[in-house]
Amino acid sequence: MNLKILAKELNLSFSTVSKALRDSHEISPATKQRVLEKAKELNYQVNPLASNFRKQKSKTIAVIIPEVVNDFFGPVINGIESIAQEKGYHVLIYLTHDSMQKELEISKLLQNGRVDGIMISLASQTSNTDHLNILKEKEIPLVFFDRIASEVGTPVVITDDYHCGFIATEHLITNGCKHIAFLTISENLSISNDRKNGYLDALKANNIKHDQALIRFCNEDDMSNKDNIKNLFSGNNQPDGIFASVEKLAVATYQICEELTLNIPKDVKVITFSNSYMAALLNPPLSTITHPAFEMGRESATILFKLIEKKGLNRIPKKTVLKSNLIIRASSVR
Amino acid sequence: MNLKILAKELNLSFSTVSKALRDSHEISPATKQRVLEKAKELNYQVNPLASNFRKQKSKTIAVIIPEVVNDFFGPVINGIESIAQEKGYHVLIYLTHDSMQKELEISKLLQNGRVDGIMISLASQTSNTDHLNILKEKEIPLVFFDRIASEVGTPVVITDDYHCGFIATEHLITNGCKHIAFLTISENLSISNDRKNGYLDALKANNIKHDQALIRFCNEDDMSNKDNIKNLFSGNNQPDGIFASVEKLAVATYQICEELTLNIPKDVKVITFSNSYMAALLNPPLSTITHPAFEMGRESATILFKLIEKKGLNRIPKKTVLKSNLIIRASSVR
DNA sequence: TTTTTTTACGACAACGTTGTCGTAAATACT
DNA sequence: AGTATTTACGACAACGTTGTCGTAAAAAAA
Repeated sequence: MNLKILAKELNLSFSTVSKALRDSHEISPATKQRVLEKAKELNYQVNPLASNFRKQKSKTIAVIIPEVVNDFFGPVINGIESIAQEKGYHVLIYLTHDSMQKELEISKLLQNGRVDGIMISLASQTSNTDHLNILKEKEIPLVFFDRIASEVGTPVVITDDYHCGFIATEHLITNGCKHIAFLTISENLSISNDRKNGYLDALKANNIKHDQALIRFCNEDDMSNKDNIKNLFSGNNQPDGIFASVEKLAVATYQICEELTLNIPKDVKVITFSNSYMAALLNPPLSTITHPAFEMGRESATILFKLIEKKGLNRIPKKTVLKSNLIIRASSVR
Repeated sequence: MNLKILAKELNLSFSTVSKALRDSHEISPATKQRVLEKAKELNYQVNPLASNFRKQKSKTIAVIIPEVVNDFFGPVINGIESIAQEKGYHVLIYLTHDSMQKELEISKLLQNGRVDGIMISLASQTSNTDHLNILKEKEIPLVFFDRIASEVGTPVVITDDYHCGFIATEHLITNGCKHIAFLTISENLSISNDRKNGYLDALKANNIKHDQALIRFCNEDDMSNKDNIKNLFSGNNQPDGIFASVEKLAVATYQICEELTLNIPKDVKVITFSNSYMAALLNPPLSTITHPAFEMGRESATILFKLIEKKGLNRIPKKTVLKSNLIIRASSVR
């Protein structure tokens, strides 16, 4: 089943049929209808592979993210997919597992017209952006969200991580914390650094001198992270507040406190970045900074499609900042 | 940059270059190397759109799922993607949001060679499988996982939902429950029915006559679900055990119990299907039946690729059953 | 040496669509 | 009525790749 067969059935040239199907003004309403009816009758559908090839457009976007097992990236994909579906686009998913090597390989796959645009949230290990610059040079529409590389110069969509880091820290201070630890995951990531700077500036603003020993870099390994956190409480500057930059580190903190029979929030107050709706049900309920994940997906996808369709290019903001919510629960109040 | 340009640079015909790049036996090792070097030098990559079109293969699979904001489908995608990446395939994601209409539209999009294979977990609203039969008739490799339609006759990968329903119910009975409510989400879904049947048979096996009023069908609306659950406790057959077939209903139960100052597990015991790693941290820790989600993704993807590559077709099981884990925590023991 | 086979490459026709261009016929304008 | 324009369609050449077939030259077999 293809255009030629359909055309033969209709006694029309296949170029006429092709135009009729795409509602070209060159074709009379009468023949359009004839063609449409016959197409429906014979269940004709254009061959997307042929069409994509001919037009050198794939009607597909790629989403590159570190992981999908996560209450943040899930809703983001949801938001992206909702826009893509509206626009009639398809969504490819690629996972980097926070590896720069994987991110590199994936970027290479996408250099050659396989997708019409790319959305990416960087791997925590990504320390340089050559592979992304190549994509930019090839003029493939590219949008960063959350974990961005602003050097590349394509639009970015983020939350106000610095501000959140600041107010979360200040919240702990207001609730009596004097020794606040900061748990983070990467030295490369934009979000980690912004959050850390917010934390540091909040300390400074409240005349608390920061202790480098209270800043802990964690990794993928749950066990070593727990050791790292446990180690905090055996130092000579024991924290009375913990600010985790990702949820899993707050969970690890809960487990360590259980182990060390430290009471949250009496002995240690805890606050974290998290998008889990279950945070409210923890024991004690966990204070969170929660991102507008779905909106972030929709917003960045919307920008990507503007780039793809080259519409209103001059009105695309280089940087879009969405507001996160500080949700105070029992884990961080005295 | 394309084959012709590359061929001209090498003073070879473009068909020779094409073959050399694909390591054809028709080409001498010497020219192969020449071609490969030049290709690298000029950074030539095949145009995937042209190649896909010519071969009528997309090197892409589609994953159709109800949602992605979920601790189950996340790891499943992870598993799928890990196999796809090994095989050099790309992964398209489509969300149905549990709507049959959406599922139908998506199926239609995939009827025409856009993908080489499809993995699907049905929408809860899906009540007939015509759209899936069409895919089967078009001989598009198709694998069902978790929420299956066995009528279609393509391979399915599931967990032992009936058995899990049975043992979870029996566990509650063993812990003293006599009035066990079952919270479910759909009358269409294979998993819901299997779980319910396990529940019913466990009651029967323990000489507890089942009360239809204790079986509640819930939906997407959180508020009405809560009302539904709250209503359970105002009936004349108040439950002392709640078996939720999805996590969100267990969470709603927790919230209702808080509201009604019912103690879990003293007044009501709760167990649920859930893949959240945070279940252990709830107040009280929540007993769960946890699926091997990642493995399910890998297993069903592996089967799909056997169908795609037509390898060992006779050794593909029609039905693969993975084992889930019953994890007993404080919420369900006396 | 002659004949057959193999090796290594080139020519070329697809794959199904889209878009440009050409052109009769129909309509509109002097 | 004669000319200009519009309408409605067909012919055809791409798009870049892959795979089939044809064929000189080289190697092997006779």
